[in-house]
Amino acid sequence: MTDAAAVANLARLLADQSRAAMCLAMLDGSAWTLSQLASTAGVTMSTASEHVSTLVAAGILTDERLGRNRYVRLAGQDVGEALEAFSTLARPAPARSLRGVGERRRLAAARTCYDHLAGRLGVVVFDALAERRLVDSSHGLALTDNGEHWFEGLDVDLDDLRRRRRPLLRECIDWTERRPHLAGSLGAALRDRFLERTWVRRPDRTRRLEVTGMGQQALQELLGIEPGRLRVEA
Amino acid sequence: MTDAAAVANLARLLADQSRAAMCLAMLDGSAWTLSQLASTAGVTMSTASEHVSTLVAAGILTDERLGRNRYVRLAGQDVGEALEAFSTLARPAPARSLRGVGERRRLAAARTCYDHLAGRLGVVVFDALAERRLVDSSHGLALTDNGEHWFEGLDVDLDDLRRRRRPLLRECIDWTERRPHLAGSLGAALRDRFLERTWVRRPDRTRRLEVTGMGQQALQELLGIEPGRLRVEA
DNA sequence: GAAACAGTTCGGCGGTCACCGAAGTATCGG
DNA sequence: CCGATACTTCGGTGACCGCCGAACTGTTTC
Repeated sequence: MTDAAAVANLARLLADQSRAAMCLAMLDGSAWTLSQLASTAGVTMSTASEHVSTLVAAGILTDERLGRNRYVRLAGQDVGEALEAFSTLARPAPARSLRGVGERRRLAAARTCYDHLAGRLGVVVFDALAERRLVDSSHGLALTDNGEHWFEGLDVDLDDLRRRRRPLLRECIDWTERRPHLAGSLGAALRDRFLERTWVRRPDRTRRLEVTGMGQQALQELLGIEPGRLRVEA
Repeated sequence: MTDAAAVANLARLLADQSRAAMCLAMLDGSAWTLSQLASTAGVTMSTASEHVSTLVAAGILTDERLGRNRYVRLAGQDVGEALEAFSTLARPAPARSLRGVGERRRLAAARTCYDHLAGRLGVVVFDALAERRLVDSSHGLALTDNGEHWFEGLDVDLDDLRRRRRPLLRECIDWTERRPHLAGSLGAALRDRFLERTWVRRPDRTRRLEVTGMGQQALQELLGIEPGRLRVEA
């Protein structure tokens, strides 16, 4: 198969509004059941079933059957990233409606990218980790000794994470900020801690996040991040 | 229009093998004439004309008519980047045939990404620029005083570049190396100098590049890059 | 001016595919 | 065991779209 054929095949998967809607929904990194996907995409279950099977066969989704449910999620980080890049290119112009503008700005402020923190929040946190030398990015990306302590202070079990196949630290480019943020299993763990401690909240079932008052205080104390740095200009 | 519809519309443009082939060809950053595109895609001119018009109308290509020719190129850097990301996701598995493997490896070693250096070469050059403090990436990306001199030594007219609307320096994430390399007008200028001085060569009409013997020497002397660092393991 | 060349427009053909509803399978709760 | 629920499979339909060749416009060359 030629390169062009491979690209065309992949693109065809996203070239349908229903399939695109399903994939975008799963950008929040969580598993969705088939009926949920059918309802967000606005199609019947038979249609959704076909779509999901297609996407799973193509390797961009994975599914897991538990009882009478079929749980579906994005197959991996790379899928989420490419999807982010693609959807940013698809909507580069500022939204027309006031409602759209606000929604877009909130999404730029803080959101989930597959399973880690992204948007302004993600890059500000990443910058702070680098400034305080908790991570070192001069040769690839590595955790410093100080960084180990810092993450352990957040109850992150580093030994456990290191045992997995997935890389501990990875940079992920952010498509609104165009700058890197923390991904990898450590990035995922960080997002989990932020959610558990209600430093961020997920107000609707999308990838949008909201930094709570407690979260602002925690960011200030733990990383010296001023609340103003989280603001996104229109 | 919903997000899903926007993504689907964009994806549909790439969901055709002929259109995908054209776009991939233009990843070399140069302008292609319509008949060249028709011939690489393997379709007649009438078909190619329709495809190009569609892509131009969608804003992912730009065209310019000169005499009886229509020169076509990618509409911008962001298009090239998203295309790179997409095509990397489309072909993640190592190629089957020996020929395919070799080709892929050569592409990973050095290539053009829209209009700047990418692949291992791009990343290694970017690292060397940072190590020698010719650029500073601690807060965004900036040229240091030493960097100014270095680029001027290469006959890069910085004043001229700064007068343009395009940002001087930008990071572009590399989709084979998964690390940043230099983009922006300075990245483009650097590629141009490399080509002019035959430090790299474009052996076929693709985005693939080859570092010449002279190029290896120049990299060694100007940036302290050992030839071995340019090698890409299979 | 004629011939060659680059590209466009149009009509029509053929294939693909998203969709649904109906019928079928597997699981869960009582 | 029975009804409800979650999902799959299948057949049929309608729409879309990529393709070409033929006829056309505009430009360059001689």
